[in-house]
Amino acid sequence: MTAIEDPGPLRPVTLADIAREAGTSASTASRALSGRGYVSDSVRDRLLAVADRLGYVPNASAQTLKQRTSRVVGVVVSALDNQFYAGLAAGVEQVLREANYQMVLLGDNSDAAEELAGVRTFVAMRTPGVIMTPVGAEASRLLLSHGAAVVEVDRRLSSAPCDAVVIDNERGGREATMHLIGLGHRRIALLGVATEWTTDAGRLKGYRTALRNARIPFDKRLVVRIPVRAPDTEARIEALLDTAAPTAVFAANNALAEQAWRVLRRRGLRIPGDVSLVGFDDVPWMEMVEPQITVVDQPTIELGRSAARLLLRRLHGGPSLAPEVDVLQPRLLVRGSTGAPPG
Amino acid sequence: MTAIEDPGPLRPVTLADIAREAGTSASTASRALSGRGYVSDSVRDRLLAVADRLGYVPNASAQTLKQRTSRVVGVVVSALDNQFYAGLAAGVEQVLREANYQMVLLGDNSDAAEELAGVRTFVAMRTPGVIMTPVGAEASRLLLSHGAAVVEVDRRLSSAPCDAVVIDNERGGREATMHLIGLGHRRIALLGVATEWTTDAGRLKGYRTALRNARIPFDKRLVVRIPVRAPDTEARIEALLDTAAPTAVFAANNALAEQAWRVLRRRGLRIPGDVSLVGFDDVPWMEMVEPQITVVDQPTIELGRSAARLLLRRLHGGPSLAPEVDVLQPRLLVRGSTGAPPG
DNA sequence: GGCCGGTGTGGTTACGTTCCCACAAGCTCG
DNA sequence: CGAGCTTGTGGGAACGTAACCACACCGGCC
Repeated sequence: MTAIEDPGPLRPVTLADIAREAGTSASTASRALSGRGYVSDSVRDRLLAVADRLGYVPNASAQTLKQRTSRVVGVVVSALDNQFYAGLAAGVEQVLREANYQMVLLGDNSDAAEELAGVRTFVAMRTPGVIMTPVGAEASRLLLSHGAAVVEVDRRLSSAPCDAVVIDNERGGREATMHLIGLGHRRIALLGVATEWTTDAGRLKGYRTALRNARIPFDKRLVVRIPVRAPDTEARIEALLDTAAPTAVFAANNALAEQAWRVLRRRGLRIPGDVSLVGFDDVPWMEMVEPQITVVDQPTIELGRSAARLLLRRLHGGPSLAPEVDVLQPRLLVRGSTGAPPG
Repeated sequence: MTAIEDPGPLRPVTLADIAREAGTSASTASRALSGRGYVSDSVRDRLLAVADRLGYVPNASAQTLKQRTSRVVGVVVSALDNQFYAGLAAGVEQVLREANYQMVLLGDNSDAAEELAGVRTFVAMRTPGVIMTPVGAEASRLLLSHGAAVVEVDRRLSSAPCDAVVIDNERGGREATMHLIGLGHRRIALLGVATEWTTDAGRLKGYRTALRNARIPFDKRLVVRIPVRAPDTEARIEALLDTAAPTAVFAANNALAEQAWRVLRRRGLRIPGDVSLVGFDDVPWMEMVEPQITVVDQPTIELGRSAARLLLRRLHGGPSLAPEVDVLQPRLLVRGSTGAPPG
């Protein structure tokens, strides 16, 4: 063994390097840099200086391995490119950052298999908790069985009890429908998603409640539920217009509202002259188009922030805490896309 | 020591558990489950069955610690909620997923300090590579000095040579400006970002080239460069309209195009009757508003995909590979927001 | 018949960190 | 004046995995 060593940046600098350079033991270096345990001020300063000089960055894997938990939380949303989920993730990140946690963001394209694969890597990472917009039941089961905390956001799905933050979808659906009824509509179409998600179920329920209160019979031909990412979404909307002749369309999410808007425009139908349109979840284009779109606005960012807060509370409180479900309130923004029915 | 052990799911199952249960050594179990090295078929099957039954998930921290590298790559973009960056991230994820890599996504709000903090945790994770839309020079320096591969995407910044994928901003800027000149405009405003980013520099350069070719003198009052996330962006655009009286506005990114559009509309200015508008980077609202917005379209998803491919190539090829810079071509989409100048 | 190469397995070590324990000095206080 | 505390430090054992090495067996081949 010669004294020749590779001086290059290839070998990362470790705690042992710092300790040797500062003339202490690795234990002391660890205490100084992690801030846990006794270290005299002079020794601490010396160690910090050396660490800074050598550009020391702790090895997160070693830390996680030793501490059996990490400071990254997983976030899995349905679609990275949907404004709603983007806003949700942004809210989560804000709160997590303040609490000095890291966010790992994953998209699952609303596919249960992709979701499960993503969640599996979170388990592999020994992530202490995961925030998700659930699509399949298996994912949260897997997480829970491995001792990870789960917060469901936007929709609820888990059979096991866990924290969640949702909005009052039923109220949102009811208010949107009542608004249309108040304008004189009786043939109101509902455009929803063909899933078991609580979001759509709630909005549909609100829709039915509003109809019942107004003594308007429920017509199932007016309700179209379209599978996520269906290639023929627009054709289905066309078919709805052809067969059910609604005077108003209530689109239960921002993507469907956009598709409906495009179909209406392509057909040359006037909004709201021929057909009124109400969306759910306000996104920028809705107040840029003419007329502006009446919409049930939901507190997207706050949804993410609440979810993150719930997770942090759980991480500190442990599994004995009773599950908490926060319900946030949506708000109907009446704009120009809704008016009296034709005739 | 009694025989009583905690049977709960709290203690995660390890390779040693699998080995014990299957009656082999940990070495053999490792080989069977990782697929590297000799294992007889019968033993492998037995181990896989046991692993499946016990719900074994490998500890990623232990793996990265041992292997000194991980299969997650870091991605840091300026703004999670901007469609452009979202699309970019989506492209990156597509390619990474196929190659069985994991993406960790981070937003830095175009803030050099936040970027550096994020990058530091990537270093801590021993991430083999990072894809970023750079905002400060320190971040890539830190990564490179720790042996991580860096791919810059959308803009170039690093002083050190590294892989990058950008679009031909100069050409995009030139074509947009030429289009306006061809319609008869001579007072063309440029709305850009007050940074040293190559994106804006390129677009500005293309703008000037087009003017020079057309023998139109450059008027610096027509060029406004607004700091990222400036609270008074709209006021600055108003000021531009007041003092420079342009007949056309070329907004160098989608956010500025949106702001410009809002200001023009609020002022009651007709597009393109009073002022023409060209954007850079096509986003959905641009073809939903009336008139639709003429725009320099860039291959956003492909930008992300290329960046991911470049990173994978680098991870396999090592540091001796010559840096590669891919340049993708933008495309001018002429729509309704541009027309002849008034008068 | 000894040697070699392929096949299959287990023991051991190291990755970088944290944390428990031991220990030592300098106090105070009964 | 020694027991018990506080302050400070170092030794060493984990955490769970992968890789290196040793070894053992079996066939064929010179």
